[in-house]
Amino acid sequence: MCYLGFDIGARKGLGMKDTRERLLATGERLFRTQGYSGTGLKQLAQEAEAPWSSMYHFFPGGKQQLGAEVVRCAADRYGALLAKAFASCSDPADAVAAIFKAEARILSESDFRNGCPVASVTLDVASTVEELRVPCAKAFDLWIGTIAQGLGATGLAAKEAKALASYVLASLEGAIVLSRAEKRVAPLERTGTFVVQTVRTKLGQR
Amino acid sequence: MCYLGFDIGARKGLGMKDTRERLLATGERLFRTQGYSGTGLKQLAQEAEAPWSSMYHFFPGGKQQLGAEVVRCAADRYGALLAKAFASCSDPADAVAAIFKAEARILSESDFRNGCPVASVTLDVASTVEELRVPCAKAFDLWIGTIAQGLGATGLAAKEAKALASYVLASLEGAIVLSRAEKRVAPLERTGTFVVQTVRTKLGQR
DNA sequence: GTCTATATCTCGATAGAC
DNA sequence: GTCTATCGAGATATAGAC
Repeated sequence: MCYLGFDIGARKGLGMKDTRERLLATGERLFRTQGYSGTGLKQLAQEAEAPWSSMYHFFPGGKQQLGAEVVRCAADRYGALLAKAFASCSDPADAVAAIFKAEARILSESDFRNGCPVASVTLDVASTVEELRVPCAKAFDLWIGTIAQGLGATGLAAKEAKALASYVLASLEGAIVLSRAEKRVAPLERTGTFVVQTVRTKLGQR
Repeated sequence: MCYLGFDIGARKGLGMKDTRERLLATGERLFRTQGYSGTGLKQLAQEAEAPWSSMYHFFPGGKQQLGAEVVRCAADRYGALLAKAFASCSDPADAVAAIFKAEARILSESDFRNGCPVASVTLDVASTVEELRVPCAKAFDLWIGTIAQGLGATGLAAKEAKALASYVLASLEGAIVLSRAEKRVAPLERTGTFVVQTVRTKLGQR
């Protein structure tokens, strides 16, 4: 079983390089905990230990630009972690199991605060702000592609792999929501069990 | 294949009985579209065609009380619809398929605005407001129980049925998030296909 | 129960000195 | 790049007449 260090950069900022990065990291952390609309820019700047003026210096497009950047950064970072999970497991189904397990760990260790920042932004503003919806869609698409690549490594057809990956990600995202509401990892664990079974079956059929 | 009229009460208010109900229905609609934190009470009262004073008359506990009531109402209504889906299908797997199909219809017909109000509230405030987190957890639990009952009707053990139901709901919720971000029903359809397969397999094993 | 009015706060965003 | 100060709007919540 492979371990997945899923939480890099989500902890409170210590020794981060520049102000801009601290703002982005703090934005991600706050979006995960209290959503996009629930996060104020003044609170964000304060917790990032950044001067208020740096907010509009680095993000002249305001909250929407910062939000879009946060989503893009999160997409890249988690995408890399997903790829790493598949790279360090010979069996793709083991990687999927590891991803669910790592997510359960992230939630329990953060008292169920650290959800998915992209899901939070999606539910708050995907219907009203196209500038933010598109990065969210791209983030999910990137993750689906990464998972699909990991699943397809064993010979699954590209189209099937993508459909399966879409299902894996959807189930993971939904299980995170349920686990956060219940403050228990049970939904994540149960969902993971079924999803892993599905993946094993599909890969076994190839 | 059975049809599921999933959208009752989510449309704009026409001829609703009293002011309190209009406030709750409008709250549900706005939470689905723009989240809990993204919804202002003045906007809510205005769109409900309710006097501003009725807000704190009916909900002296303020936004949190209204939010909790919205979640409870949504829990009951959707719970009843889920039960109806299973009641009108002889095969539980067909009911699960119908639920995914109905949800896809709700999303496409609302231009992907009408997500799940409970998920929206969960991501915005479950980590910070216990008064709202608990109703969200209860809502999910009610739905899981309803689905489990529908699945268990054919003889599946209660514990297994609940685990399977938890997985079905998580996958559904996550697929809604992905579909809203992409503004396409594909994630919902793909996820539904795999989930229905899993349900068929599990029920076939009993 | 509803009305108008308002208190207080915080929101996102900007200005101008340095 | 950072500072202080502030804008106007909208947030939640209250007050008191009717």
